Amino acid sequence: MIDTKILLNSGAKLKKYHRGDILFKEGAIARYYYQVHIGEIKMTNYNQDGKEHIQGIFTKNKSFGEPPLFADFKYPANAEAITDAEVWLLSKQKFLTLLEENPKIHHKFTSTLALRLYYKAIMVSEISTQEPEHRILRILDYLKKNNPKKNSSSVYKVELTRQQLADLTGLRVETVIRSIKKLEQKGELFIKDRKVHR
Amino acid sequence: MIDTKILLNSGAKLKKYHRGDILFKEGAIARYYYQVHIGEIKMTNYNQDGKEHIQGIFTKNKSFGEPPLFADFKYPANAEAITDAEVWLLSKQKFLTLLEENPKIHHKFTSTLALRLYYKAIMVSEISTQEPEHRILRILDYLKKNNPKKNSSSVYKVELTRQQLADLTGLRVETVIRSIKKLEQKGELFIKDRKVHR
DNA sequence: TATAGTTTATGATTAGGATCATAAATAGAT
DNA sequence: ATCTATTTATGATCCTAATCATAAACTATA
Repeated sequence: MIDTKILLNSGAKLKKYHRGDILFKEGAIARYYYQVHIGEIKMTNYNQDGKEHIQGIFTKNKSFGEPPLFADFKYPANAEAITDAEVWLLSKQKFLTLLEENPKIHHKFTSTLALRLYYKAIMVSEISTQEPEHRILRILDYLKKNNPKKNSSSVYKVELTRQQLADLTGLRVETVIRSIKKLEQKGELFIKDRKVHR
Repeated sequence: MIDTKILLNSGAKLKKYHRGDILFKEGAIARYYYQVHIGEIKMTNYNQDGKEHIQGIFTKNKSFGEPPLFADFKYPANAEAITDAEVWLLSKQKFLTLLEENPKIHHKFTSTLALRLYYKAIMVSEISTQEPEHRILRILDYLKKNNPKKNSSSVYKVELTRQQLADLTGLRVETVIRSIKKLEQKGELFIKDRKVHR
């Protein structure tokens, strides 16, 4: 995340999107650095028969879609607004210049990438072990660790729908629903007002 | 990959390992930058019942296990020598100093991380779509793209065993064997001297 | 407040990869 | 050249998550 003042000084523009808008498509060339100001953005793949896989969900102050700015490849996924949103856009050139001139910011981005890689490595490993309940718990713990409002209470309310959890884990809704029920019985989590808490 | 001269100047040491040696374990704190000089190293996870998942295989001049040096987390996987090997080790502190003093090298590492993240993103998506043949082709294409000796002939010989392919894709050996046979029938690849060619 | 759309829920059936069992082919070691 | 270990191969069976079908609970909107 880059400070708003710095973004403005570097020439970033705030752009508005509506729920459902596509910010960029899989296979497109990366031209901008993106950072969420308001709302939620998801990055997703769709396979042949339309099944969705969510790579990540990004909220206030989170940046996304930077990797292709560093190396020379195209977007591996689509970016789509989950809610109405406002997003900072900074051109690739300006972004790279900004990093060059600010080694600390550069280092922070490297850390971010490293952390995301770490998370993906875990998910690949998890997913390939093939146990629904395990996969779900991992995602929940990841979400919990990354949620901004860490209020002292150690209970985390998952705002995602069962369908979104399914798309994140590569499972089907029904499987997620059933697994969550089992996990509740085991005391790993609880459901309140239909929402998962962990 | 960092040039050998630079590594030496920075105080790196060459360390020898035997086939099967563990370089570091999952959960350990990262203390060194590692770069393969001779041989092959794999990074793997083992789940409860001993099933292995290979995160990656690293050959001559490839570095591995750097992410935890950038952010502050522990190794998500084990590093193990597949063959007898010699590996450059550079202490974390010296490595980070090296990056600070060489923005270009730093940028190259960021690119490497970005690319690996890209690859993982694709694998997560692929694996979650659950089609063995698809997964295998993706891994093969990735290996092909990343193989060092790109001889003019466009055919790539996969040096991995079926078991290793299974551990990379999260499938079982038998499934890999059967899928490869089907892929051969479809003309997506061919088998010569038991090795897969693509 | 009636209506349409979304999310959660649950049972029945199916399909596809894991698992089990066994063996042939090959490589490596003595 | 012989023996052992590894890799590839193949058939039979099992199991679990996907799929299909249907509905209840809740939300949003006219």
